[in-house]
Amino acid sequence: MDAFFASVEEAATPGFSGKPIVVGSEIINGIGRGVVSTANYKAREYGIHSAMPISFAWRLSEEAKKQCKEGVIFLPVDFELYNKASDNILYIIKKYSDDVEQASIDEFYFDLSFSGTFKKAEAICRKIKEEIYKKEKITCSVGIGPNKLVSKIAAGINKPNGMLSVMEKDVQRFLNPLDIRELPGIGPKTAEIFYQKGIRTIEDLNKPSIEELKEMLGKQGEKIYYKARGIDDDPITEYHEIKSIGEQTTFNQNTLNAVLIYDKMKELSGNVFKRFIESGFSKFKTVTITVRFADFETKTSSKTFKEGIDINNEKKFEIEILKLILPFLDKRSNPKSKLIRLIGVRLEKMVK
DNA sequence: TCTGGGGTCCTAGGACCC
DNA sequence: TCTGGGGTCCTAGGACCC
Repeated sequence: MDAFFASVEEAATPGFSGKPIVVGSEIINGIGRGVVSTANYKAREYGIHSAMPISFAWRLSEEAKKQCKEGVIFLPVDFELYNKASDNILYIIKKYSDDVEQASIDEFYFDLSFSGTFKKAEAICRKIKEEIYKKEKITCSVGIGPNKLVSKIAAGINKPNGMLSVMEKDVQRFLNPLDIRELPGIGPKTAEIFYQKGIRTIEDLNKPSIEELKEMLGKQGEKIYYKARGIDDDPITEYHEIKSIGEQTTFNQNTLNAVLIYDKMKELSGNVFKRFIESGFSKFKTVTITVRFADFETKTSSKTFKEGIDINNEKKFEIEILKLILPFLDKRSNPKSKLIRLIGVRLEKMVK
């Protein structure tokens, strides 16, 4: 979907149509500690984009107002609303393909090989786009390719409201001129390593041997070798078993107040435990807490229980979590008494 | 500018076992 | 005296994705 959260908001409220919209963390009078989740295309004209600190987005909006441009509408994230839209879209796609994978709240892979040709697949995708627009009033971008990797990259090319088909024989020609950042799995760190070596495009990325890439980046290097050639045999998987459940929160103000931290920890663990019970698993073995300090240094601490913790043992879970946080509140793990910015709780190694 | 929250996957060192 | 090889599990940290 294009600018999904913002598009759903725009569709849900008549007065929002055509206005610059930013969905993200809470911000009041320019004060807020989070980031932008999604900016619609109108807001992007102001220089606002995803992952930008929301306070900066606010400042950009103020600047724009001084130049007599329209003020930006700031909205909190409303997952319930977006999940509903997401479900509706999944339902529409399922009418056209039996093999649909929901990759995230706003991304879907589906198999159209039954259609026989790319032309026919395109026709189906046009219908899907129309139906989504008709029912949800939002646009999406579609990529059609010989595998998930190529289709995903193709979908990103003509955003928003785009559609691009890349046939097997054209894959390398399509990929070659693209920046290496277009390859899923190459983030800022990996890209910088390649840029330093003068590797900027996927064509450049085709030059090193698999051994050289493996030497540089281990297993990831091997994966990149194949991705740079458009090779991908990842199947469309309808159902993914969840592997962990967690929750984290950033304090409005950095703190070392033990009572405040304890209470928040209990709240997080209560929420996480509830979701664990709802998940249908019967036990989990590992508990992890996260502590982020004011300087952004982030530590984790975890403990694994041979016998696991079951659904009747919420108290044990809470106590183990409090035990894990304890060292961070005194000089043992926090010798400089650095203030804490964020805490988090996660459980993993779940058993049916 | 000042950096969310939900996740997945990988790596590396150390403990431990045979 | 100076030490194997293979495997698994635990812990901590980091990159990445949406």
